[in-house]
Amino acid sequence: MKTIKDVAAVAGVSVASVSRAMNNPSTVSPENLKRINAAIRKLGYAPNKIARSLKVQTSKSVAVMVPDISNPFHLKVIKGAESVLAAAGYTLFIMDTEESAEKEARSLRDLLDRQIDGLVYVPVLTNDRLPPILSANQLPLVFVDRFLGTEHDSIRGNNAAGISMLYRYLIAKGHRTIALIGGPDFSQIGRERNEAFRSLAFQEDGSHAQALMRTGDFTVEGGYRLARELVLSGVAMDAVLATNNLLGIGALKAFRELGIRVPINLELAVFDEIGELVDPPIPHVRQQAFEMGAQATRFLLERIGGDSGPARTVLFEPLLFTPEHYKKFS
Amino acid sequence: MKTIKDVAAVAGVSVASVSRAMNNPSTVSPENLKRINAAIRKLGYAPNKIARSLKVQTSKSVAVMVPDISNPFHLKVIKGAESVLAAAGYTLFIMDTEESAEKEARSLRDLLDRQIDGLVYVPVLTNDRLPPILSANQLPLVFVDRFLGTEHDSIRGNNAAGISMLYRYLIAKGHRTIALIGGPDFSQIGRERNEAFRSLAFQEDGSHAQALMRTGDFTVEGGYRLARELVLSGVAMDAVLATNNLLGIGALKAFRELGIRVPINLELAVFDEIGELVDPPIPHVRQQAFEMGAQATRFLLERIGGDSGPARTVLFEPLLFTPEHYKKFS
DNA sequence: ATGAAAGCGCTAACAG
DNA sequence: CTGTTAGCGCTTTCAT
Repeated sequence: MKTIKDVAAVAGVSVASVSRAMNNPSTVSPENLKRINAAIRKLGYAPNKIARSLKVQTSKSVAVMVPDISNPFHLKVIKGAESVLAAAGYTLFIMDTEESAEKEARSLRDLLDRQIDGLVYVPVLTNDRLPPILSANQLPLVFVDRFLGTEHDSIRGNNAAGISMLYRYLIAKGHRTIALIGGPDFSQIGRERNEAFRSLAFQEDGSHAQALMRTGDFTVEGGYRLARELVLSGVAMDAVLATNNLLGIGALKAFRELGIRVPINLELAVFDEIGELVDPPIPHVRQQAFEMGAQATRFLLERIGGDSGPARTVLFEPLLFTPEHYKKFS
Repeated sequence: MKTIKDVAAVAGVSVASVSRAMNNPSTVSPENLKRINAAIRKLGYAPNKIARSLKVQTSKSVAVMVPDISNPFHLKVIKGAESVLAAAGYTLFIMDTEESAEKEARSLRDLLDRQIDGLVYVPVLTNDRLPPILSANQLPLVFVDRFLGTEHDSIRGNNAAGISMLYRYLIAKGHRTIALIGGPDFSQIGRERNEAFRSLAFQEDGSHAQALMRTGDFTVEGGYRLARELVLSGVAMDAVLATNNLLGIGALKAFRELGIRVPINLELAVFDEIGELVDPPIPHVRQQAFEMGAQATRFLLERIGGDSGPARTVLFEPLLFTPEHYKKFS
């Protein structure tokens, strides 16, 4: 690896001049500039950004940290972040915490050491407050989807509205008894969605609501298990609402396995995308994940740029997709 | 952020002793060790790994670089890498090059600057040789899926075998005229798969083979376009073989749009997974992506550990999944 | 066993 | 406009 010294030697100038030539070309004489650039090209030199950032505390890079990279929602958040970063000349590091708080802490440490400038942050579900590493450092960050009640920008989805859209859709289709397969109440989004359902369902039919709610982890296995439980419990129902894509996938598997035809015998509606190739299509609400990632990143760049205004929250409305029109519904 | 100096001050020793206490505890007196550790805990100090690696040229971190993080194959390669790294105490940086050589070069530069110890590398499709940055540095790396003919370990899938499995499956089902929707011939894997098909098809029916082959980009759009072309060209065919998942997804979309029922009117078989929720299931071969990522990472750790034996290639056999048995087929 | 000091690659005063 | 130098946080001779 060539260093700035090599360039200086070849160009016959001091390292300072080389540094200036790169960061402040106007402050170096045309002749020297020429020779320095020639030397740079000749050696294939590129400055070591880390040595640089050890000094200047900025690195033109940000990270996006998500709990599960194989979840299409998080994937699109990442893609959204990429879309704005590419234009801004930043490098993006993608970290997959696999819903593990320890892994998250380790990754945060590594990112901080590596002088990243900011973080698009979807925290692990079990976090109830900002990880110590983060509170000990003033790293610019913006939350997506989940948030921890701190004074940071946050981009969120309108969970209650999404559940309501799905619920009203099912009711409009004539279903009376709607069951829920939900996520954990200890998590912000799990709770929001469960509660949205609860208030809707009680409104319709208070007596049955309790028996028709099953909650567990936001996982495919969880959805599978809860769906089985629901069916095998023998309760009457004509539709099921799953509050996230993984739960929905698990539920669909369970239904198929149990010989239940969706939507003939039972209708299934899902929060989040479940895959475009499912046939017949499953009614679902889709979060604007890409846009959420992009918006988060725009905010982040503003913060990195020095904006220290009050924390902002933006709420994205989910979009309803139904087999009938497959387009926005409001 | 606390530095080693802060610790030294609190403990009342020199920075050298603090450093030793962390890296070579036996060389520091028990009393001092105690006071230093107390200071570390008190301050919540953690050493800056980058400043460290600026010196020692190692960082306990590796990266996995893939051309498209939303492709399930690459996703599983990443997950496989994660599985072995977690145990080894390494941090993993995930880089998405989005099939762009420029983005790839930039990311490589950043990784190198940040002193990563090694790379699990799925190069961009258009690369025909090792990026200059990589040849200028002796970074340990191992290829997955694609490779560039250099002296590095590489983990590959048996492309010819996969195509053959699919082809033979279709023939066994009684199909006579099989069309191909393939990737670009300029890429290693695109070519391998196309050629495997070509030799099989010519064997069966030399005359029709040419008209029945369509190749383009490994993208959903490509698959969609080629499938349409194929259908609209009016050639007779009773089965289509798509040589990667994206092409398959695009083809499936096109067929559905054109009112062609799969597999009633036309059978579709796909190389790579296309999603487990497609109903009825599409026959496909599945690469052992997770295992490939894991194996690559094991090799990589060996190389990082100093193993300088000759380059190894391991070929993973794809597995055939059919609607009929949905299990391994050989 | 310990500390002073050099140096990893870079930038930013500060002199000249 | 240019070069010398200190220093970012850390490790590692080299003396003591």
